[in-house]
Amino acid sequence: MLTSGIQHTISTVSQRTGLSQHVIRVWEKRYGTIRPGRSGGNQRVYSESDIARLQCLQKLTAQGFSISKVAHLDDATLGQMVTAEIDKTSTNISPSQEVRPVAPTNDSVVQALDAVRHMNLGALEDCLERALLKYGQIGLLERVIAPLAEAIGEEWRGGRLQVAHEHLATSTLRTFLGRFVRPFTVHPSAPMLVATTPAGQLHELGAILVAATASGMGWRVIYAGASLPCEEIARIARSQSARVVALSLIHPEDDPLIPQELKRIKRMLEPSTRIIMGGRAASAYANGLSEDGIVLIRTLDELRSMLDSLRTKHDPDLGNPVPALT
Amino acid sequence: MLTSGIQHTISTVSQRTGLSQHVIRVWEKRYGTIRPGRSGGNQRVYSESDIARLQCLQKLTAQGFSISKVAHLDDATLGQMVTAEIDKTSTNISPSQEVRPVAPTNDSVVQALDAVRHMNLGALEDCLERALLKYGQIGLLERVIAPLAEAIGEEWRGGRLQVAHEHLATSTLRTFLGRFVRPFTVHPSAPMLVATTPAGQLHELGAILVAATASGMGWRVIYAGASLPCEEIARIARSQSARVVALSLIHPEDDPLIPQELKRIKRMLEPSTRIIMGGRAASAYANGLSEDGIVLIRTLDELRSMLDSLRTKHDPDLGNPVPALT
DNA sequence: CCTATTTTGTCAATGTTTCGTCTAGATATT
DNA sequence: AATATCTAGACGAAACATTGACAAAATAGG
Repeated sequence: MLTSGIQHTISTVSQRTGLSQHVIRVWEKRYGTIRPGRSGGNQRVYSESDIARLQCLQKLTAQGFSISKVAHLDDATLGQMVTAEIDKTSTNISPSQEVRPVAPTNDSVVQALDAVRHMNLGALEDCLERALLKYGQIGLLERVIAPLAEAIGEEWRGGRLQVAHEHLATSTLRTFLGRFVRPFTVHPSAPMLVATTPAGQLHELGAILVAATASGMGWRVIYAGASLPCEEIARIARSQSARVVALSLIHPEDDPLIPQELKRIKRMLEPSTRIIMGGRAASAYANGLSEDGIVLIRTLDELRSMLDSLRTKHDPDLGNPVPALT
Repeated sequence: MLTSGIQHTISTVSQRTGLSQHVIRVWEKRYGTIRPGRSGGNQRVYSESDIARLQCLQKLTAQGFSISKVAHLDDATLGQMVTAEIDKTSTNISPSQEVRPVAPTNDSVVQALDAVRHMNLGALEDCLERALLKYGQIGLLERVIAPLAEAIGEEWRGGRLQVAHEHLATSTLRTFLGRFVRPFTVHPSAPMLVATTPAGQLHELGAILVAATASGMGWRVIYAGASLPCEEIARIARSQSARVVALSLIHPEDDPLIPQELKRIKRMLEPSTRIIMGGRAASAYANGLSEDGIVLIRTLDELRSMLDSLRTKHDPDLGNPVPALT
């Protein structure tokens, strides 16, 4: 087990956990929560997992557990308790795992990902700007932003990027792509698409991407933000007479409620309204939904041809590679 | 059955059952309902099943059973009684509420709110566009968007707008104001502000507003999205050498974790970094935080003068109308 | 209906425990 | 030399325990 041998001083630990140095020492002395190594002149030296453990303890004590009760629990239990106690968005400890850094082919993607890594938003914007000039709007989306989103998701899952990176990237892309998503400057008879993410699905990058793509194809687009309950999605779609509802499913791949939710949405919509879903987790939910008229798309290219076929008229069948059964 | 041997203090039990500590003790003394363990210095220590039992007893007494009658029953019986009683009292929601619709003064606000009500995003955009021409950027923010955000929040709390409305309005405003928030087109030496919303706080309109205001005043602004854990907020602020972290607190007004979270953020930041907080719920968390250097602002105007005073140099004290006590 | 008793939740007073913080002098690190 | 860290102990606020008393409500009895 290579714990990425880096050793941290107590001030680093204090900053990253939010605990004062006093508390860290006194916890060690009174409860033996952690046994940091000592280096050279007897100074404490903490590993990454020590920090993770202390972060867990900090969260738990902040939630009301008394330190004496939780100090002796093992790492696994602590991790469970933290994730169990927080039904909100939780920053998990990144358990060290096999790093298999993806190698995005495109040069702009590499640069952009690097900018995200270093939280250098200026560089990220520059990069996007240049890519826009180079590839044009469609090309930018397909060849830069889509792979970038993919890569960010991958890195995030691997624990190599934190929530903060994801938020910043999302926010920057959101602003950047906002220029293209001007719903009501196009002709009012253009078909309407609603892009969003169901409740519990936090990562909105995919939905933004869809919104920008559709907008670039002349659709009127409403981007409705992330984590929206299905009744609300249906409400929006109905009130706007949307022809398509596009859902991005990325993070929780195993939420048992999602398929039911999707069916409920479908029921609440006008029959002529299409639901298309995409994103990394979408295929996990796909089986059993195609006969409900919910369509899975895998690539932006697929999305584009789908939108093209849906644009002129909503035909009962569509350019779906999977034939609709029954 | 792994009850994860965690032991809870009486305060935790009190919180989770809704019973006062007094009651828990006196029930133990008079009826011996539960026999918590004692730990170290004779303090009561409760297991998870103790809590479950007390929750049952709480529900039953709330339904009219006298404690002396149910205190001695075994866990299984209690569980049955609770589930049996739940069926009867199923539909008891009281939707009665005094509707006191606020009357926004400004004409544009009225129109915009109406557009939100009808989910007519085109009209909303038009209205904003016209208001921008009429009032200019600053005026738009102060006289239209801020009251609009206020009104939307009010209507939402009153149940007269749904999540969908809020999401759509947020999204539209986000896109609209995105034009003004161009972080890296201003001079790189301009001070940096990070606007966001702590974990659990869902409504991002306030943060967007702050971002737009600061951006209009020549600050470099990073809008980091909503519901961000405090470690991540601190990480962003540190990596960007932010001078100010602006937090919008709107919806849960009683989250007991928030004040601690704020203090933790403060600790994790460079000492020279200011934290300012605003939004409807902010004043609920304000007391006890001013000595930590966390500043409450109430209006956009206050924000502007604050940012002005912080712009040139971070002075230890600031142009705060409220004198710091103690 | 009116009182007496029991039930039940709440409160105050006082001592103990828990837990974060602080001080001070010595040693390490840069 | 200036900072950062170490140890050891002390301090104080908040939480907890115990005892005893009190008041409101339910119950019983006349």
